[in-house]
Amino acid sequence: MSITDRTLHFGSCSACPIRKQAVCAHCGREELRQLDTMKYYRNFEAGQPIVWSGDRMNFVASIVSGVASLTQSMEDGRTQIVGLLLPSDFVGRPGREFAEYNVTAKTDLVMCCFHKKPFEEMVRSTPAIAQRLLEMTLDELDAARAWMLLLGRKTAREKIASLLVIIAQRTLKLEGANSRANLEFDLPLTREAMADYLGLTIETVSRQISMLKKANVILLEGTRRIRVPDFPRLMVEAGSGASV
Amino acid sequence: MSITDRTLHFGSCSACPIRKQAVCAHCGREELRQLDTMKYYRNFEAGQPIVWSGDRMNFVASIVSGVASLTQSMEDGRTQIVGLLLPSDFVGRPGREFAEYNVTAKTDLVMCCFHKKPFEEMVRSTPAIAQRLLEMTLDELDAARAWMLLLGRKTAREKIASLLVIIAQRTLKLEGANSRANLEFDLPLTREAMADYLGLTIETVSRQISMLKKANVILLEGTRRIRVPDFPRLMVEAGSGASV
DNA sequence: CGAGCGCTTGACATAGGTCAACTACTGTGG
DNA sequence: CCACAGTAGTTGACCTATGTCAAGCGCTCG
Repeated sequence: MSITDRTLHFGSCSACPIRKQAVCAHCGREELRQLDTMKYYRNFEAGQPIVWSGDRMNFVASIVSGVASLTQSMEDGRTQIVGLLLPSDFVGRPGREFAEYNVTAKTDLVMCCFHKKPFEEMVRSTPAIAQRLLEMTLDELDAARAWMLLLGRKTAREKIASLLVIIAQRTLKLEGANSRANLEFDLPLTREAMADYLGLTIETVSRQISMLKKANVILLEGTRRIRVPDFPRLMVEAGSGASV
Repeated sequence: MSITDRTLHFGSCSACPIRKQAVCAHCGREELRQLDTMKYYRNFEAGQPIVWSGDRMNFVASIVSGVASLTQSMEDGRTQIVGLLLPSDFVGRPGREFAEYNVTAKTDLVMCCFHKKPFEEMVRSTPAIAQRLLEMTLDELDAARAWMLLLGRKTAREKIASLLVIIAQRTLKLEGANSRANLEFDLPLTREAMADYLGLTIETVSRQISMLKKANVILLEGTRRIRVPDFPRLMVEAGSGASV
């Protein structure tokens, strides 16, 4: 499928899958029309970098489909994923000229980008957008804080279980209120990405997944597909304190 | 000093020490007057709880002086400080009815509180406030993400050094651009609070401080007063990635 | 078929946690 | 003024969860 095809496919805001949750959620007809003049779509393949920390940013964007990560690194290479970007999440900070984080596509991805200058102008002049942006930022802050509890205080097993809970919940929400029992979903992350998100090594991630499997908390099909026979059990393993 | 005394002392916004950095930073005369009608001061002693997670919130506030912590806990008592609130920082989330975190005074503290309903109304109607709130929230999000790197990837020694760097920087900023060399400041946190902020135990905090002392990275007077003979050296020990 | 990647597993090392004793203060009551 | 109890912090001995290093498996791609 070419870029043009997708552009056509998603071109109309009224047909947009994230219309109700993205920055533009509260916008009316006229505001959407205005946003339309400054927007364009971009596609990325799994693994591609989207933004490098330090880049001059001339756009902000919403994730339309797929998963991206926000990462921060130290000079010696230790890296930490500081945010997972899922459909409807916002990329970029209005008012900031240079990117603070690396953004990487973890799966194939479609972004709805806005030229930064006119978008910033619109944030200033359109309360509906400013307010939505504030809401979304506050939600991200809550998510980041929940993650701080995980990073600082949870065991490796609890970390893995927490991640599975979160991915399960977000997958459910996207797919609509599916059957809760016998939940099944795909991990959008490699073991390495999981490790970088959870503050662990790849080996510990692998071992803990094996242990959860051995304990029948989860079932694996291949290496990425997860079945959860007893979701409350998984939540107990996560030790509570999850959210997002 | 009685509450009334302090109220009188801080009562006038024009004499307020955080006037230029708090939520009200961008407000004009008329807006300040409006804020004045919904505001009141509260004092807390070191150690006092300010808000319990789950409480119904009927105010939001700015920290005027002192230090408070935002904490999150698990059922079994493991706790993590997810935010340090310093003068000019904002407490509470507009649009949320119940508190999500425990807020505790770590030192004696003065807060400038606003009744929640009228404040929310004002956020809606006053772009200057809405915009400032967005800025502050984005800054907090950046700080939270920097902390995620610390929690997930730094060693105990780096964590301690990072905390010292941050406290030093914020103290400097409050006191004005003081002499950089031979920096000296008080820790506003107990060893336990440091442990809860850094995702460590009290013992590890104590040991690492002793080691930094032994390595002449810091000098101690008593248990709380720190002297830093070589600030760049301390920053190297922190392993970079700090901010706030 | 071989190379490369994502993942798993094992053997071993170690940073940081746990448990316990001890010091140094600080405030309280006799 | 002393005895005492209660905090905050330090230090030691030991333990364990997680990291490190290394080998190997099972794909997919060329």
